[in-house]
Amino acid sequence: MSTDPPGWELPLRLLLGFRVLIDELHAELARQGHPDLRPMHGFVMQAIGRGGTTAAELGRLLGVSKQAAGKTIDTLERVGYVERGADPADARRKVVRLTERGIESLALAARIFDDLRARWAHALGEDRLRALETDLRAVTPPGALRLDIPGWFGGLD
Amino acid sequence: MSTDPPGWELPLRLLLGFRVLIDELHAELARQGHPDLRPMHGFVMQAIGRGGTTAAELGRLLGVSKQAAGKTIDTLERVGYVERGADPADARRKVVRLTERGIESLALAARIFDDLRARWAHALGEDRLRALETDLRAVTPPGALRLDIPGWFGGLD
DNA sequence: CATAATAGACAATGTGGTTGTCTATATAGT
DNA sequence: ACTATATAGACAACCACATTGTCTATTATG
Repeated sequence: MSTDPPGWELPLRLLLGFRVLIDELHAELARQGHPDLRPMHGFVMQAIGRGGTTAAELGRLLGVSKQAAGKTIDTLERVGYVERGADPADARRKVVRLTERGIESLALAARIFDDLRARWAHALGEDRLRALETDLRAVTPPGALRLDIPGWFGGLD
Repeated sequence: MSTDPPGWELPLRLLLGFRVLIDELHAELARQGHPDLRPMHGFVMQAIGRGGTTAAELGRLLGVSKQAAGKTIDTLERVGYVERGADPADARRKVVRLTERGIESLALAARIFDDLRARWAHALGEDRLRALETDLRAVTPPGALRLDIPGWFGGLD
């Protein structure tokens, strides 16, 4: 009769798994012409989406302050992945949109993530990996990062 | 025939799962008299262990610079979870040891993590959870306990 | 039209990380 | 033994990413 694994192994493995994927993603992104992208930039650009947003809206979407969102937009703008424009319908708003390079980098990241998933599927078997994803989905908040909004997360490929 | 889930779902769910566990751990720790503990402190105190370490050694263990490790030790010392002492065998070294309170907080965290794991086992079934742990172990570096992703702890909440 | 809500800019601060430099101490090689 | 090298830790400057608070301009509402 085997005893249960210690409870702390779960968060540790989840973190390590995340790190492995993100590290390999960014190593590959750097190799393919995107050395400036930081781990969070992918999430932020996903949240911006094809339609564009504003800093305050982006903050609400990601669950951070509008100031934090604004600063992240600053750096993404500086390295050429987003651009700001005025909103003709509301003089207060400045709309953030992905540049061509931003859209390309998202598509590339999606391809790399698919490759990495295929490697996990090879190591574990497609059925086991699918079970892992299903189970994580079951214990993870559904609305986190607003994944329930149709059409933006992953909708850019 | 069903198509594969997109590759980006895997890292996202891993991150969300990690955050869910860590957030609940620290909410419970705060409730039980340890409001000053930050997400990384548990990992750091685990790495210090009963035997104690030094800042440089701790940095190597965690995969961060000795300066970063030293600063984290500073804050843990300030809130009373570790203490520094001289090493009689080497005048350069200052040994970091857990205080009573530090050891208690680790034991408490272990209990809370076990409770959280039990909740996941209840939701998924013990066999599915065990499979999840096994599979994560298989795709994750064996001895790794490196926390060197700047900004991910406490980010996006 | 006055008032309230919102968008964004700016500043100060906190946390956790980085390099680089410095001194003191230990260890190894001739 | 003595010199060369490696190591521990302190200190400073800086970066990334977040926070709260304050301010102005603009839009929406009673």
